[in-house]
Amino acid sequence: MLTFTEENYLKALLQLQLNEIDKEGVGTNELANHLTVKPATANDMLKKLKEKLLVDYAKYGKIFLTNAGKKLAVDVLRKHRLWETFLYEKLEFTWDEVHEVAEQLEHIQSQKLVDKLDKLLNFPEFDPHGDIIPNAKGEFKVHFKKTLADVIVNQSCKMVAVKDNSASFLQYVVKVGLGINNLITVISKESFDNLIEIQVNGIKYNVSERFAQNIFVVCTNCDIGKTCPKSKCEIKI
Amino acid sequence: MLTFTEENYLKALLQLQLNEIDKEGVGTNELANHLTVKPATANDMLKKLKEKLLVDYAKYGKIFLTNAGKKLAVDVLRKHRLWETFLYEKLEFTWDEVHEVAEQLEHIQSQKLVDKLDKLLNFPEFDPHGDIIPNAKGEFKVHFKKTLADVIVNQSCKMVAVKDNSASFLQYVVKVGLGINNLITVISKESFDNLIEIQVNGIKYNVSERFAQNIFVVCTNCDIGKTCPKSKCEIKI
DNA sequence: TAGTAAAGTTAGGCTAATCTAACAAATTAA
DNA sequence: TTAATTTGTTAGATTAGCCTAACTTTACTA
Repeated sequence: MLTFTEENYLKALLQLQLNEIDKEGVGTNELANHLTVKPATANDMLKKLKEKLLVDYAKYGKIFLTNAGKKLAVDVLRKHRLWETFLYEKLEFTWDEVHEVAEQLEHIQSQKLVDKLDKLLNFPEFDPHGDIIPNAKGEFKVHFKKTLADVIVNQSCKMVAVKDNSASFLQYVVKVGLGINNLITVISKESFDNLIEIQVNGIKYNVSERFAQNIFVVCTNCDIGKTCPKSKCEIKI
Repeated sequence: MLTFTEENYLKALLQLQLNEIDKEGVGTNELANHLTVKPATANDMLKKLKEKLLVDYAKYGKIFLTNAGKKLAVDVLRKHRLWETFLYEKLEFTWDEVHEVAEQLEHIQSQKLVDKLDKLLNFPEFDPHGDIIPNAKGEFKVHFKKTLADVIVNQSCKMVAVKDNSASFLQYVVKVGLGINNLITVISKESFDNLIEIQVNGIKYNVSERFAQNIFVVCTNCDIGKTCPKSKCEIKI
């Protein structure tokens, strides 16, 4: 049985791992930063998790989840996203409110609870932020992590998820008029200040590059080498 | 903000307080026993809670919740019972399964979550064990804690709750054929071995005194001094 | 009422998770 | 290729929650 904290470390490692396509691996500082603890603290925990065979790494080297660690991490992620969906679908929470509470709920230990929740929600595939929910076996597709910032001019794409789940960012997204499944066309990019002009539902907006980097999209007519430089917009893991 | 452990101590104090009619007050050993920790541990925590003005007691004296402590304890109890009701009503849990999971869920911090859960359940008055759920203001009636063991021969009563919420006891209750709201008549009491003969739905059973002490009842035609020695079967606090 | 038993307290120690400060290794840049 | 910067590690301290063992106070009872 893991502590809440151990679960959080495993989940963080999984998320960092998933968020980097060109993953050379996750480092101690990066992990510490993600969890808002000091590197020394993360280091202590990593030792413990290595001892328990949930992560593996060489001294001064990159950190990887073992299969056992990944399994546990995926389970926490599944619970997190199921709870988010529950709060959104059944309890009238808005998409910027669900994350904080799900951070707590994800640690509840009860297989029956998770199964029944899944059933109550009719086995949802995506959470309110557009992130995929691993199924009961822990399987899930990963979207190729292309962001709005990567889309080339004149190309259209569909917004599928957000990278930053913080309430403040999500509220900003709503304010700009964006939402999951919106069709976005990139009209132009301004090299002077990196502003990106987009069109959504016939209305044009200018968004910053930083903003665009936090919007995940799948491009229309996905084509490796043309619209997508590295791989197709959806891959299975 | 309280830790889970602090919340558990406060809740335990409230429950012990409520479970004793002739309450001379709760002691350290009793509290420790209830929480399955050692008296020394409970003592440490009591010091901390006194420091925080949530409990009050004199050295070697009985322990009492302050108003602030009671408010917090009632809130935990409310959440516990709302979650039990949710699991029972919405997620197909049986009454012997809900307690364990609610022990975890009761510590989730989110006022909105509690309010919405209450609404989803249509503001229930009682949990699956027949215990009253404090309302949003923290108000609740307390049943006079009369048990089946207190009921005199030939008197009828209605089962309203159980004292012991453990899965094993609850399964036994079901096996005997009893449930919340059943009408029970005490047929006879055997002084030799303290067995109590009861009749439920026309069927007679013999139950032990220890069993009967864990079944809360309200007597029919409640009458102080006759059917109820100390007070009426319902009091408001 | 004195002596024993029960209840409550104190002292000292352990583990988990965190920190700061100092140090070591690896990477980057001059 | 050396120096500077970044990244990672170690040592030592702190807090919460628990323990055992020893002690004190209160309550019971013979």
